[in-house]
Amino acid sequence: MQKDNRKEMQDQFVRLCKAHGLKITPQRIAIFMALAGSTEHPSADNIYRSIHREYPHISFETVNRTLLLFVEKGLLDVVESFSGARRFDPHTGQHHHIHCIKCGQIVDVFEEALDQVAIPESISKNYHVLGKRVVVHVICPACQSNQSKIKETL
Amino acid sequence: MQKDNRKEMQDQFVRLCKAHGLKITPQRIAIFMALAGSTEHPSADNIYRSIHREYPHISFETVNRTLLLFVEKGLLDVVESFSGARRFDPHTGQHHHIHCIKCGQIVDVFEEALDQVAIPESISKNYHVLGKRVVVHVICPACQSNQSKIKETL
DNA sequence: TTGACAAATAAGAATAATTCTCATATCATA
DNA sequence: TATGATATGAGAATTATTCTTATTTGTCAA
Repeated sequence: MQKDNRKEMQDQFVRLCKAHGLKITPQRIAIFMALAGSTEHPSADNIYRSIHREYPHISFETVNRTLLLFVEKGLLDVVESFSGARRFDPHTGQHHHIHCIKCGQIVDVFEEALDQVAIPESISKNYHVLGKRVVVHVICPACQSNQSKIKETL
Repeated sequence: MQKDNRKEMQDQFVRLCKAHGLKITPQRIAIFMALAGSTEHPSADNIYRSIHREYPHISFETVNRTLLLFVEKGLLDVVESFSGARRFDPHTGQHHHIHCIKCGQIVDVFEEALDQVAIPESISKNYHVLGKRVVVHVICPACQSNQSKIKETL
């Protein structure tokens, strides 16, 4: 996220809060802004640590509670994951994910072709569908080369 | 899973253990068989409880450790999830999932059309791809009607 | 069949992740 | 700017996962 956009994002946040009847507090602004430009799908703890530098008095509990509130209001999404702490995604629109099953890294994928995947009628007939996502399971290049290194040393 | 298949499944399990150099213990058989026919993607605790009736002396730690071992050996998969405890899937082949974002229920989807989703070259070029899955986010019928009930009482 | 050994188990404790409770502080608006 | 509803922070409680270690068990070779 470019610096030029940050004021715009914050204004957007203020509008969203008002629309949902949420009070605007410094903590909430900090939490939203910490996540706003990120693409690494951080955990509550990740976000707490990154904010803590500037707001040493903020509590983890506030960060976590606020993240869950934002999810409830649709400002953020929870990301599907295979282990570890719950992770958050500021990008609530249609997109897809690459998961490294070794290190847990999650990379966004914006591909028109994947957006076009049709949900079978057998599903849409029986469920209220909110969205869909293609999840690609990989071993990322870094983990791949780590594995090779391990093998070399055996 | 039909009763007729259970012996067959257990034989299959014995073969898999031998292939991976794993010892065959009553606990491991119980754990594998508890999961073998299931479609509800249970957590370690779910499995522990279901086994515990017949094996009151089995420890949670053994169940959990064994499940992770089976995942490592490819006998089981860990399922992507949005919250709560890690969940397991005995079906390691290509298939897809419906997630209810309210209650966490996960339903298997076997649809040829979804299997055909092509992984973009931009991904396969840069990553060692292990697999893919279409994840459909829904509110299941039960949660849908619960929500309606809640609204009625407001 | 048995003995040896490597592997697996179980109990308990440690660590990590999440949620709850409640007293205090703060935001929004009248 | 006073008020009331809401948000925060501290601490504790719960839930989930992993580690440690002594004991037990399965496997294989003799």
